[in-house]
Amino acid sequence: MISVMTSPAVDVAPEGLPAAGPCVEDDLGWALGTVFRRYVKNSATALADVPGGPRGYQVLTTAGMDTPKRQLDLANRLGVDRTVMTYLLDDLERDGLVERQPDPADRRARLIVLTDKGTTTLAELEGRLAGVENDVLGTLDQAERVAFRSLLQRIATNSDPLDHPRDKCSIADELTGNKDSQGQ
Amino acid sequence: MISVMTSPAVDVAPEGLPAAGPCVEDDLGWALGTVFRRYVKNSATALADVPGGPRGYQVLTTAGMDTPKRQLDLANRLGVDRTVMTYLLDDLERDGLVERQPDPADRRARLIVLTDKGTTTLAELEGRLAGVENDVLGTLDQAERVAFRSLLQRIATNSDPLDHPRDKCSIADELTGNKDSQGQ
DNA sequence: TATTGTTATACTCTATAACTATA
DNA sequence: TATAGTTATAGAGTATAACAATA
Repeated sequence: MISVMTSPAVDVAPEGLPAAGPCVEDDLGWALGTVFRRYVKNSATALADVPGGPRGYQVLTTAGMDTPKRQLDLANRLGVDRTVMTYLLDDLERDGLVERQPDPADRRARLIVLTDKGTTTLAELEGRLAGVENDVLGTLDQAERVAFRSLLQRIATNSDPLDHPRDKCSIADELTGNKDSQGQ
Repeated sequence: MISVMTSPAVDVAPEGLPAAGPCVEDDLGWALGTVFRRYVKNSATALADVPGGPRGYQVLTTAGMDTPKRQLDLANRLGVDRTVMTYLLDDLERDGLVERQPDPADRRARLIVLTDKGTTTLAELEGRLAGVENDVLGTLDQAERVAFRSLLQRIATNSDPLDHPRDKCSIADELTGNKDSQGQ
């Protein structure tokens, strides 16, 4: 049997034996779901005090970049609805982590910029998340971690081992003019 | 930067560049999320005609086992609320895939059994999912697939390479008296 | 009194639609 | 007319609570 790990509410799904299924030797869905949920859960814990949680953190990182910073750009980049972005920014701004500034080039738009507090907060959060990644990899030794990350990256990017590592940068650039769900 | 892939609505999240983030070499969260979402999405597609989708499929597999079959057992095993299980079974029974039978040992309880149609349907669905697993692994060659599955399993089960493979069976057995979220 | 299963209700999160102010 | 952002509303999915039947 093959276990499908889906539970819509991934963030809160029990972590112990959900769909502990029927004892198959290699059940990709089960393992993938278990590891992913563990990562999500630990991340959410590490980012509990950030307005909007992991989503809020993503907004901070994107706002800290030098590329585009308008609300709609952020929403597209993070794959969230622009109405959701409004709420996220409301919370982040209320906590003094970001600011909405008028876009001199377009009076309809707002530019999102990190405040000083936002910048220092972001740095600290990145440290926390590095710890989470480290924990998730669990008992793997150094060489195994490298191997796993490499294989996972290749799967995620659908790249061949020969390719000069086609990282997310190139992909993101490629899709700069974002659109929802570009099929699979 | 480290990207946290969380979006609560994992099943429907865009797959292309969500949180395509800031071009880090190895971003575990991003890769994990991307692969997991791809798996979930493809599974959902493969199981679209099953009442309850992936969840319904899980109920079928568990019902097809010889261990416990009462509604509450199924709910615990799959990590869903018992009220959700009621709706799930309503749909599956309406389609003639499972039956609710009175438990001779406890007149409060109902035993869930697969119908003949449910059994044949289940077999076919497993075939579809094997295909999904195969697709998700993408460009990896055979040896790499084995390596990846092995590492992922070890991470998921937190087992050491030396351990006589401590698979989900032993874990499930261990937790037979299920409880929510066994910490992490 | 506790437990199985059902039903009804409330809550959370997300998307849809309508609105404003610009372009 | 189209777009950026906001707000209000409705929808899907889940959990909570109350209930009936049985232990």
